[in-house]
Amino acid sequence: MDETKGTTGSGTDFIRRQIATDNESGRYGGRVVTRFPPEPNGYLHVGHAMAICLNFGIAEEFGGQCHLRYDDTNPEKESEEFARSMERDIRWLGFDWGEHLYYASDYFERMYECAEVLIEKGLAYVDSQPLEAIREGRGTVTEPGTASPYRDRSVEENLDLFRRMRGGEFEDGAHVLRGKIDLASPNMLLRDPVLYRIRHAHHYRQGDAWCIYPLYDYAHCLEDAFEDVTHSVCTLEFDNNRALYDWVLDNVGFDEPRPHQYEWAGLDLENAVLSKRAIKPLVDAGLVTGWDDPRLATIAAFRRRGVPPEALRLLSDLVGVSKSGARTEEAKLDFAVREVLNATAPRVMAVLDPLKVVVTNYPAGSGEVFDAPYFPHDVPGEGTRSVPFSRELYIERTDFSERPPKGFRRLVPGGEVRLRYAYVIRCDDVVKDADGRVTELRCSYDTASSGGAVSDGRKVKGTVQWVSASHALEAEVRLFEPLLLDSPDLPDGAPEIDITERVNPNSLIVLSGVKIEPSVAGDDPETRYQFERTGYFRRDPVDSVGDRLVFNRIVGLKSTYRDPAATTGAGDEVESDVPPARADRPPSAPPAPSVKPQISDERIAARAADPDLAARFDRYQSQLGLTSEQADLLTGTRAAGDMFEAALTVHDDAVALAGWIVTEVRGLLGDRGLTELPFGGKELGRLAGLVAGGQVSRLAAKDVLARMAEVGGDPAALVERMGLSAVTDEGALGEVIATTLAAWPDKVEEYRAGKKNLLGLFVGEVMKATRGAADPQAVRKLLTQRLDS
RNA sequence: UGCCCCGUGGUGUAACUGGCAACACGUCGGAUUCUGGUUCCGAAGAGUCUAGGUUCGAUCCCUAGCGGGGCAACCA
Repeated sequence: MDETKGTTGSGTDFIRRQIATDNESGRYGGRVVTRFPPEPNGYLHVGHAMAICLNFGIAEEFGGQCHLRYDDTNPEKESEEFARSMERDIRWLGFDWGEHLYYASDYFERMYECAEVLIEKGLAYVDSQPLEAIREGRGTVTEPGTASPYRDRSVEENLDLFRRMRGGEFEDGAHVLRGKIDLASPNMLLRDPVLYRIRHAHHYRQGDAWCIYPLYDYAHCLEDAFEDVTHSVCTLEFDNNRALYDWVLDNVGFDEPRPHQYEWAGLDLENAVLSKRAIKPLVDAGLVTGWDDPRLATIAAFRRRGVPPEALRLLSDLVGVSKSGARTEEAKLDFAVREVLNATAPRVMAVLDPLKVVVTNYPAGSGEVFDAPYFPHDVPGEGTRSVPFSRELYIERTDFSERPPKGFRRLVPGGEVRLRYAYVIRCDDVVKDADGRVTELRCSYDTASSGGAVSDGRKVKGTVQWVSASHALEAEVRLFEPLLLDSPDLPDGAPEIDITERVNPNSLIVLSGVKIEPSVAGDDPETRYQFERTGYFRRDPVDSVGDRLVFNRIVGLKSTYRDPAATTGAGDEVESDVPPARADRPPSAPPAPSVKPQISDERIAARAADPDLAARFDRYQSQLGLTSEQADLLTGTRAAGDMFEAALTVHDDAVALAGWIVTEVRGLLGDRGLTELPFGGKELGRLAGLVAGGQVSRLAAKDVLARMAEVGGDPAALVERMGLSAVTDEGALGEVIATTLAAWPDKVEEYRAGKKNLLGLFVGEVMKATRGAADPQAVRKLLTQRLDS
């Protein structure tokens, strides 16, 4: 299973780690059930593709299952057509939900029953306020909400009203069902969220069976629970919704093990246009040809363009899973596409911008056929095709230069170039039209170079692709550039630029009159080719019909050649001896030293309210020698100070005790309060005493403390039971050190060569070997002695 | 502004219980090459947002701050 982890880094992501943890603890009895839950209201895009790869990928890796579920709870936006397109997209990506295809709308009855449970528990009520009033009553982020006058309706009344809502007695908006949670919650979603609304609308699957519809936060968790989903993965923006997810499940009565929600960042791909909001106006304005326009980032567009599904799966691995919303460079997608295509795409020759070449010493009217392999020697594919050669050919206009820049390796007047798989030719003459534009090259071929091999051993550095003029197929080729121009930085408050104004006029480049070798005529139209030296292409499935050949460029080939003229026009590239200034980081980032003492307002307020705390704060500093920070942290609450005082009764090193409480104990707390710990100040004091007395090392003491935080107990007994008594005997230590160093011979070498921070590694290993019982300072001393001698 | 999430090379992610800052993309060299592709080899590039603290030792624990993002629909 480790092999499937992906290629980014050696670790695994937090979601898979969570699942592994759950499997170990037996939380779900080893079951792993994920789901991909789109609303069928549009087309899927690369972002969805990543979610699909994640959820289905996890299911595959853990031997679980992934459900495809349509979250079709909003009758106004959904359609069967969208649902079918999504299935097609998911299959295309290579995933299969088997029998696990579900519709949220099939659960309406069960959801309704759950709502009655909530009402009966007094946890939901029918609110008859208009929408605006509900909104207002929710308060603002800084002020709590106010209760609806209907909030305290009786269970009976609520039940009656809710049933009549379902019965269709009321108009849209007349009532809603709300959860009764907390109008003052800092999480706005918990301020009595709307669970059901009345909507007399036709649902694409349920027809008119329902006129009340559940809202996302209520419905989604139930859908997961009904399907016994274990790990419900969604994107970051649902983070705040998790509390509500849990509230609904807990109160409806889904006990553990029940589904839990986890959020990850999803994909934000550079230059990708994917949201419905963005695409719709572009389609409407005719600026793109449809939802599958290859410049878009919908899955349909990728498919039409020719991107192989494996590339998207690879991208998913490359991007990884995290909680930091970050942008993926387009180069990463390009890499994934090339990586897949390099290994699979047959090579073929095409000339995008043809320049005629007449081979003057090749007899007119005759010709021959070369047998050319589809794959180069270093790619495992097999097969060949016939490539006809004749007196008149086309080569790429950019493969000839009258005044070649330095480093130019193609045809020049009087120079030689190899026609791939055919002959070496020499340019004898350049024919131009009245405007001085090159119209034809007159060349002669080396008759001894058939197949491209040079007999006399001279070097021909350039090889170019070519197509026989009389045999060539004519095609249209489409190249794609980013669809949108960068939006300029707008001053705050300026209206946003309409997306239709940002369309890059050169986002679609149509090349007509492209010459392609005839072999492609008989190929499967789905074939993805590499046009040698130019890129990866595939026939456009929509427009390449009948005799008409239309190719889309999927992605260009990577190129390390840069035409110097194209960049600066200054001819040879001059190596600048002054490195360009790093423009992205302002050199003088304001350091702004923190003048403010590190004391929180909250604790100051606590002391102002409680004179005892204030007194302690002063005494700790003046009499016990604590820093203001330590004193502050110990006097923000009663509990901290009490623990400290209690500890002081058994051990008198105030500074050390403060350190233990301020950093170590607080670090173990998690969500717990100080008073919820199964040990008190006295135990902590005794532990500190053991450390001070040398009976146990500080490191081992931390393990003891961790155990105390879990189950409590007497420190001395724990030290004994855990076998952590300090090892101070230098002989015993010396032995451990010797074995450690013997186990890391190469690291020892590196250390001696100067990588001094490896000392930490050795110390760590020795500490590990003694299970933290050794005295690290002694270890360090012995280690340096031995290593430096 | 209230709450929540997140800060590690140019980019995306790793770093086990606190102990070698790693991998990939990109960039730049070199070798190979009948594709300026591929493959191979190599290099540069971060000392982990900042400032304090705890520790023998901090990317990791504590504190204060800074920065970025999200939420605040009878959408999902």
